[in-house]
Amino acid sequence: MKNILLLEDDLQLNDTIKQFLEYKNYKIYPAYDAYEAKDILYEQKIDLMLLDIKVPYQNGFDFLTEVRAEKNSTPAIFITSLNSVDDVTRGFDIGCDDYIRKPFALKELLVRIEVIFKRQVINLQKSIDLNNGYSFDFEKRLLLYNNKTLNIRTKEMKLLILLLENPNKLLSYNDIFNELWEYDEIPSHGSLRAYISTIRNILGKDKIETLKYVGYRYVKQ
Amino acid sequence: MKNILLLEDDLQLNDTIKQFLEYKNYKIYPAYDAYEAKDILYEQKIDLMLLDIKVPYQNGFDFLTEVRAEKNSTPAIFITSLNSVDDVTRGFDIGCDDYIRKPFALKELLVRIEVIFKRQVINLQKSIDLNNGYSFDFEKRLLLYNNKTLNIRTKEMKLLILLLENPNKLLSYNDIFNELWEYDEIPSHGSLRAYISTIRNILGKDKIETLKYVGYRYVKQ
DNA sequence: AATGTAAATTAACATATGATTAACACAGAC
DNA sequence: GTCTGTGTTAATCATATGTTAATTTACATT
Repeated sequence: MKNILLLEDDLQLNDTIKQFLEYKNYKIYPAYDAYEAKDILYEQKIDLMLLDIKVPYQNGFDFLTEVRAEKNSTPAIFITSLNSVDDVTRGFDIGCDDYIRKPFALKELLVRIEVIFKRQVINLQKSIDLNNGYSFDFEKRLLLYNNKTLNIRTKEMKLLILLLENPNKLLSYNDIFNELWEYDEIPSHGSLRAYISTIRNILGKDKIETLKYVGYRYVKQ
Repeated sequence: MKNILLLEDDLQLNDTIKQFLEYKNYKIYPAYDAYEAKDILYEQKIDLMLLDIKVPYQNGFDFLTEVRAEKNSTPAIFITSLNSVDDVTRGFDIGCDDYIRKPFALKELLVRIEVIFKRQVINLQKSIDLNNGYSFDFEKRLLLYNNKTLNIRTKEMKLLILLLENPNKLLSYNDIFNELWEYDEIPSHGSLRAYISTIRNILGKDKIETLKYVGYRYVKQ
């Protein structure tokens, strides 16, 4: 569950947004002035800030400026009735991630929040843990051993991916041939045996089951 | 210089945006219908798409849907007079990066474009230290040796930047070809090998890892 | 058009790599 | 026991890649 700091001094609007987003399964920390907001930011693990600009003690621009100066890069959205282009510019210059003008539809706010969270997910690397210190990063095509990259050959890589993507599924020799060898290449059963041997050394012997005459199966759990 | 595809069938508006952004040092490829846009997208290295929705042959939503289906993740901004919240939602669902309502201020468009480009620059540092007295200034695109600028050829420069901007990431031959050679040039594998050789002499031999049959990887740390 | 120049490419050769094969081991079926 | 399918490892060898120099190309200058 994501934690959202909501800085908005209008009690009514603050509550409306809070209820709506809580209904959408976010945890909302409401603040009604800049000091409160700063306290919350220090005390809670905040994933996103929704910031009004005209709030007591310190305006939202200065607030975010300070936060960013402290190397805090938590995503921020300004929600404000200041809607001159210069205000928008200033907002983005300070380092906000989006700028929404009042009045706005709650659903649009939700959409823009979700976009920001989705964006972050994309930047996270997708890698899966294998046993004994090995892990495999699909995106980078890297095999890691205790966080050190390991070289792995193309066909072995393809076979490893094929196996990992089909856990507990029987892969016939033909399935594997079609995946590893191009249409104009001649598949080699001997090579396959050699590759399986190599990969068993990575995944562990018992992780790949042999089905005589038929193929192999990657056994998960 | 960033290349921007502009899909907008209103001739007047298309030209206004084009002139404004060209003044701001972007290269604009104008399209007046979905087919033109698709042609440009295939032929040019596009860094950002500005998409109107109501355009001839195919609407902007369907256009982006198709582009995304082809695993093209070039950032996109919808610029449109469709401004119901559902339209905004649909836009973000398809995978746009921002959604601007008409009428809009050109400066705000610029700000939102710049935010997207800034977001992409993972490497915020302006210059990085390489080993043995070399350093590279991203902003000025200069290679320095003991603080003296060094001459480096354009394609080698592009390759160096590509590598430095994608640390530990596998860059396929095709990735590199697309970056170094224009659409109407024929990439040369031999040249690439020569460039890699040159850059290895700068970065150090072991900084660029070869993945046979696949591509190269700049190894950081 | 002739010349100069820098960059890009090609060429030629050296080196390294990885797909395959070969050789042998082992296990189970008969 | 033999036969057959598979496992394992090392050796082979074609080919991908590395390197440097030579050549071509592109383009500015005279």
